Amino acid sequence: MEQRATAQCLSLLPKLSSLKEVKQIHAHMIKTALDQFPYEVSKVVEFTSLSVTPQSFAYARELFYRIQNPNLFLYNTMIRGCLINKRSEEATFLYIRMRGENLLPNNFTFPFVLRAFEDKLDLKGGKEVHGCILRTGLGSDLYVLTTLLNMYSVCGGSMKATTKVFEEMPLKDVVSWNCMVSGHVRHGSLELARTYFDHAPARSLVSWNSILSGYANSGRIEEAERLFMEMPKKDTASWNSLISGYLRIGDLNSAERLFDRMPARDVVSWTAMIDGYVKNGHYDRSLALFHQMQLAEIEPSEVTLLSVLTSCASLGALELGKWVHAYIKKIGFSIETNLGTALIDMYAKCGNMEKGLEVFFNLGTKKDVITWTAVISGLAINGKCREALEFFNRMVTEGIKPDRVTFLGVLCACAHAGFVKDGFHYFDSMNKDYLLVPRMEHYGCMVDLLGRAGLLEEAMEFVKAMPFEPDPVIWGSLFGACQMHKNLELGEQVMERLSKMDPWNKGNLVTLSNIYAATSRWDDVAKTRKKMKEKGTRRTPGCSSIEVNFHVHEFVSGDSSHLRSKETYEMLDLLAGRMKVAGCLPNDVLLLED
DNA sequence: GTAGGGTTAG
Repeated sequence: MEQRATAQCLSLLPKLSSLKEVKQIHAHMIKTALDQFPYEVSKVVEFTSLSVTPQSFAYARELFYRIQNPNLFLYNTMIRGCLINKRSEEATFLYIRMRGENLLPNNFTFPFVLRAFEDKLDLKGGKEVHGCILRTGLGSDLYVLTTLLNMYSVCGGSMKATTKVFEEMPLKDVVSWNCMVSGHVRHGSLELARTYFDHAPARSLVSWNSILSGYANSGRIEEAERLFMEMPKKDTASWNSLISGYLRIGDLNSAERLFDRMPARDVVSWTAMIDGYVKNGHYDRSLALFHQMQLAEIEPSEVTLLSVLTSCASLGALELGKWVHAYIKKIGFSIETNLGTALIDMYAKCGNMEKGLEVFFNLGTKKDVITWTAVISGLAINGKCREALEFFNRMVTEGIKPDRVTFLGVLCACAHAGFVKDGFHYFDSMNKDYLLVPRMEHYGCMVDLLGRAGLLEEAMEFVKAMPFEPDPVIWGSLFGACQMHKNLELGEQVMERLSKMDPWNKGNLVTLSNIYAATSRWDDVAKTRKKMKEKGTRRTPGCSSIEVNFHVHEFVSGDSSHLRSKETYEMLDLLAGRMKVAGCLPNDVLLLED
């Protein structure tokens, strides 16, 4: 009687699916000792682990780990629950545990565990599952094989294994064909993807979207447009793909037009636009759109917040950045590696390194190379170069391998602090200890390092000995050093190169004129100015911004457009006067130039 | 379909 009543209650659960109700029924089961019955327990686990709220998942886990010898069904539901709740680490752990307990996985287990290994980009794990599939004789299950295809196409370095599985499939459906299309798109072989797309006996919306995003993301916007027009059906993802295609090539107008015209916008559409503004340097517009998004009551995702934080970092919008930090806590996103790193970077670029370090230490073990690099670069740009190098050493001690960007931070720290010897030590260490071949940008740091230290001859020799043809940035570094150390002779040589390589750069003639001014060559200053006029070179006006009450105010030099510009200039005069009294003189070189 | 760290000068 009791048993039947409980079973009836349980059958209602998917419709109710409230954690409170599940708990009530479970309490009842405990009272009647029914939770000894694996079937009932498994139901509870199933319903709660299917639920996507973190609370009910936590409840399901608690139940699951109390069960002594979970059966196959329990493992399956729990693995699926882990996957839905984005705990692929735990899903694979459970799979390994169930294999250890000699439970044979079935066709229900494989797709989920394959997706878990796919999430972790764990090809080795995925291969083990493949072997197990063959041993269990499920090597012809269409659903299992399709997930296997996807795992290989995501985790594999090439499409070799994927193609092999595909070709050996006794039966192929739309999804398997699409795996081949999206796999080749992922590996950047658009032509192959197109071949599979064209040869597929049937195409789903997903296939259309895969190939569309392939064209959009590789800048082949005309082909993407054509596909978009040809599509028999479109969903929000199709619109989003084309929008991000426009954003990628910097065509903001077309992206905006599409964004305004699309029938339904979701979080991804908003996020793509916001991030598109960020990537194209329109930070102010990205924040304005974020504001609009909130007025439209669209909940931002973690990805949205990552973009917004990047925007805050670039603008130095500390207050808004702090607001985002508080907002993350409020809506209950846990601060893991990505958000943590973005927060650290934001605090560092806004000049509040203490806060950045606080976030860093709160991350515990959830730190990766990118997180460490954000801290190292952050310390370097905040003038804490010793600390930056100390963090680098700690990172290595903790077994995290630095990558090429980490070394940019390290070399930047050395350059800013004048640590010439350390700079060369780390530069050599790249190849010797980490098999990283220094790129142009690393050489750029070294030229900057030598140049700032006043070792201009050495810097020039270093440039000549480089394995690449120096780019304008390299010469620009050297040129800046010539200005800093008032070296006219080398400066003129560098200018000659720069005028050939980068004739339209507005800054170079300005720097040249500064060098002349610094060495009292007034005739040449005048000549350079004349040349600037002839070429139509105008200095890009210096621009700064300040954030008050979440509004970013931008100022251009000589600007009087702001409502409170008069007060601002009065305050500036006052501050300049005080600085003079305090013995701070403005940089004479810059004064002469304007 | 959107995604965190980056070399010069200004």
